Amino acid sequence: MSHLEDALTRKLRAFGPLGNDELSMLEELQKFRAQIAAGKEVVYEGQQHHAAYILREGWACSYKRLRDGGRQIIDIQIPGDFLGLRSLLLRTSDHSFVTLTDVEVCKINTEGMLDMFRASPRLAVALLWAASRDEAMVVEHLVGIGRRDAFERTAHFLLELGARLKLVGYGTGDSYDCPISQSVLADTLGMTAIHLNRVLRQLREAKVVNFRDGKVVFPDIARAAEITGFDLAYLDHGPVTHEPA
Amino acid sequence: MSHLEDALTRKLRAFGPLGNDELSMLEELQKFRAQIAAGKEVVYEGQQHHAAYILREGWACSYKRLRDGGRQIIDIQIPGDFLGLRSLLLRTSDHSFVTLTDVEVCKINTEGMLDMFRASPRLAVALLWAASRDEAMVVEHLVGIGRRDAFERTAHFLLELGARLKLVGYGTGDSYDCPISQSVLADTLGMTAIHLNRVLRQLREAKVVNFRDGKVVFPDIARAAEITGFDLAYLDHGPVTHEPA
DNA sequence: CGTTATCTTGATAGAGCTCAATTTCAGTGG
DNA sequence: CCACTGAAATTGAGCTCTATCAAGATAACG
Repeated sequence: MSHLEDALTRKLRAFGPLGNDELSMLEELQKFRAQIAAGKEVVYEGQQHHAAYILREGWACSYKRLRDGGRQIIDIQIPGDFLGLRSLLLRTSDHSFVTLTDVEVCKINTEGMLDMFRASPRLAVALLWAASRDEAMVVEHLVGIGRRDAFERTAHFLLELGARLKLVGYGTGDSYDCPISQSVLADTLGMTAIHLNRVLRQLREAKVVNFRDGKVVFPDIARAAEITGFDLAYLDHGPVTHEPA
Repeated sequence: MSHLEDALTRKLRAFGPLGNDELSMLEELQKFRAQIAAGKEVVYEGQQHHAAYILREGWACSYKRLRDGGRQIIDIQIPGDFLGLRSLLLRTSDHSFVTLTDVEVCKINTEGMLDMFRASPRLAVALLWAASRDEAMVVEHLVGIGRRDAFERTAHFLLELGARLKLVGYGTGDSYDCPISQSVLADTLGMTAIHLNRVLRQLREAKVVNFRDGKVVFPDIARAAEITGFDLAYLDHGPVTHEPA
């Protein structure tokens, strides 16, 4: 692994400092690891008794299929994200997960998680905070698809993805590795791959963002944020205990 | 009130039977009630230290505004739904809430809720189940906006709303009172009010659904479900403890 | 009754989709 | 080493769905 700490730990640090005991609890929680190859379905829609996972390395996505064969990707998961936490309590999973790259996951042990919650309420709150933030991202995605045009929506999404990656220690802020195809991105943004391709060219020509050869580069990220109405401090939802401004 | 039980209790019954002690805990949780008139903002985007609520009577909606003045409604809340539970842990609320009718809410007492969780894990799980189901609805909404055309999306949403209402004791399944304007519905479905108006006419002429005078009526709900790919059993996410089929 | 929000309809423009074809490039096998 | 293959990316032409602009009709309301 190229990092000293796992992505989830880095993410939770954004919420607040973690003590040594909490760090070892997080380590313990992620003890049972598994490798999965790219393109595998981890959980399928309608599956019963499905598990939840923490994604440690690699990318995955959650999606729903429609009758006409199309699919809508709900969210792209990067290291440190949960898979399937939301639907753990539903009888059947309401959507599918597929790996986009080779990944390392660890199955969430429900008992172990509950024990941890009892032992460290602060860690529990941090985890719930992370889950809430993931939900907020889905909401932002909904707003983007509903009310932003393709140009703005695409740039906005790529900016957001960059901010998420930076939080867990990937990318520089101005650029990041992005191992997904145009068709995956199109299914995420609710448009056809053909149209996305044209939009990506416009974005390149407008010097807003370059999506190419598995890399995303912002020539001028402040300008890109300005054009698309992206709040660069967006993901900086600190802990609720902060003082009002 | 026209019902013996409050909406939240009716909703949780769908998850599993509730004992007398649990019923009284739910009663206790909803002790501090407040009335709010239609059209009031309950929580605004960016608000700090906002509270969460249970909606007991009436309708509300959560939304985000965009720079161009437009808004996207994320979800419409009906009796028994939570307001703002998702963002309770974020420093600032990531979206606003406004009442669509006169409503009765009760502020969620975080302490009281946690006490309740300790006293009845089963009730805790039931509440988390309800919250998960609400999230699943947002996801379904995302899929609809991303991949369904206006005709199908509109019918699908109205079917879903009917199913939700029925679960908490409103409407007959084939019809329900729907006190929202076309422009609110348009902002929900991510289209202009003008286009929605045309789509509603098409739906009426196709005898799929009638949206008129504050009432929604399905002349043939099975056919409507068939046409729009709506699973009439969709919201019947029973408890996770069910045996596999 | 005037005022204002909501609903309705028409005409036109534009964003994004569909169908079709071509190019690029990493594998893969001969 | 090079032809073959298949997935991903790219470009063009035409059409459909939805937005925009404009104008009435209806209905709630002080």
